[in-house]
Amino acid sequence: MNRGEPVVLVTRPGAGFVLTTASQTWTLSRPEDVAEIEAEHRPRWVWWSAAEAAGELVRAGVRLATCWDIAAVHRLQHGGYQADPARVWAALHSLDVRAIPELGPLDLLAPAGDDGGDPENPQRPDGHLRPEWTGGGWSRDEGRAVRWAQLALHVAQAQRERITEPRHLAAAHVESAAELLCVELEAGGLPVDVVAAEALVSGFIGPRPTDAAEALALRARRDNVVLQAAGVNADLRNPAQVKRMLAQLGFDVPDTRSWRLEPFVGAHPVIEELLSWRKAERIATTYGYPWLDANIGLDGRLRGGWTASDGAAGRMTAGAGLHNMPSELRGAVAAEPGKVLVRADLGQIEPRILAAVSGDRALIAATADDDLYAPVAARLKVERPVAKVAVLAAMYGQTSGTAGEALRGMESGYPTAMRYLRTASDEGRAGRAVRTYGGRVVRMWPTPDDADENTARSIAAARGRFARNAMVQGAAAEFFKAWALTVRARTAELGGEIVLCLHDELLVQAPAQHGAAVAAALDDCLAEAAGRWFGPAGQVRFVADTSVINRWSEAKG
DNA sequence: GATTTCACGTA
DNA sequence: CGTACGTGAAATCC
Repeated sequence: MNRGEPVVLVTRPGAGFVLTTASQTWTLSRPEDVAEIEAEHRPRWVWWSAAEAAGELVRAGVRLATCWDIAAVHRLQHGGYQADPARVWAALHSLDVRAIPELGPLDLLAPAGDDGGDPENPQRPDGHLRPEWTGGGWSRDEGRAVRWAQLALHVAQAQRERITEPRHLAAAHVESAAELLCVELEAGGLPVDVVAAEALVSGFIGPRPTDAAEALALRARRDNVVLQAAGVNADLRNPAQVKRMLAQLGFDVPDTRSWRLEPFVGAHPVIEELLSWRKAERIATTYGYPWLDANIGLDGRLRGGWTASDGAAGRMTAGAGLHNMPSELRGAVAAEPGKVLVRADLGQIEPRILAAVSGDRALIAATADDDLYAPVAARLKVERPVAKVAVLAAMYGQTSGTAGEALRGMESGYPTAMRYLRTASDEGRAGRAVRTYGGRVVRMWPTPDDADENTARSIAAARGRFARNAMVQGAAAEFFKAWALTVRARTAELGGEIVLCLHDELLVQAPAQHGAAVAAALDDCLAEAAGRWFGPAGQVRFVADTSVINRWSEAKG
């Protein structure tokens, strides 16, 4: 076995591991056995999916360096999210995905299929994989697990052969490793100071109620403050009733969203009360005591599910509120004793990415500045805020508002970047899939046959905006992952542990004595990832704001 | 019981 | 007529 050699890893739930190369097969029973092979040979682990193959190992504390995740590569090559073995197999062999067989209740009673094939062969006569196998039957005995592993090796090789661009290969490696990172994030969790968390929640909605009746009373008390100010009765949790209530008080609004009510603050006390009620209600229902109880373990770690690439442009997503926790609660995220948090966020990531992927020389030159919008403003001969709006409008497909004139300046000042965005938009409008810099296929959705002309036009426009944004957001997501995984690799020996990924922000926990070294590594890794991802270093400059802190809420810089 | 709408949090 | 995501409550659909 050689360093970087593909080795399939199949984990039979609770029954050990099967390792396979083109020429050999091993069966191992303990996680430590796998760890030993990792330490000695550092192969590229090949698996159907990280969660299935590596979950048990990661939870046992085994850290694997690199992998080929068949599901992740399938998502890159075909778009969408579904990437189960049956689907991957069908795509690879040009079989109709709609004809993928499923296990019906009858099959469970009589699992020996009557399709004329050999039930010990994972492939049916019609070419599809047997649902009995893909549904978990592959792990029934060791012989089957070995065949399942051999199948994975074949599939991974076929995926590899489809890749011709070096950067698409790099993306396959990055997206694969990101899946593994997600398994680690899910197992590891985010360190939370539970006492501080309770105190913060208490500040919004009062102390933890001791029983259901008290919870109900506290809720009613919060409601009454608003209803008293209104002078009328209404169910504040029913938007229709709130709208009616506001109408009675003279506020004619199309909906009752906060941003729409904001302008009326001061016009009537009820507006202000309602807005602060909403804030408290959000904490109470989504980020309150039940949330803390449900998601924080006895070890003080907040755990949620992670996905390495969502269905759209390939961003990482997280559950359990990890990605949308109100900023007011960030003070509860704290380093454990003897440790620090190293936090870094990428500055102006999307316009810098646009410069890199489009190759626009003027925009690339602008990335040399700490503040990219300053040189852009100079080139467009406008104020900085106008330049910023223009750049964002170009990337997001905004056409209305104040961005109009500055957008025309963008056309003449940064024609290559604008052409790049325009091409993506045109493809999307036409309903054709686009591919990000890393090669991720981003599918469009069809216009329904019964759509009238106006509807069809607005659907096409929405696809255009979506495609335009996906090229930037998707490439940014790919680059972020490349950075995060470089950090994962480089800081491991310093005891660094990535505890949160938030689109352009990384949170790493590390032993206090290594905080400064980890912070330096984050910056070094950014330059390293940029050079590896976009070619010779120094072309496009990326910047990070990095700090060593104890709590996430501590000020930047 | 599952899906949709409204609302709001993050980037 | 700027994008993406996750979550919860209530309404709505079947």
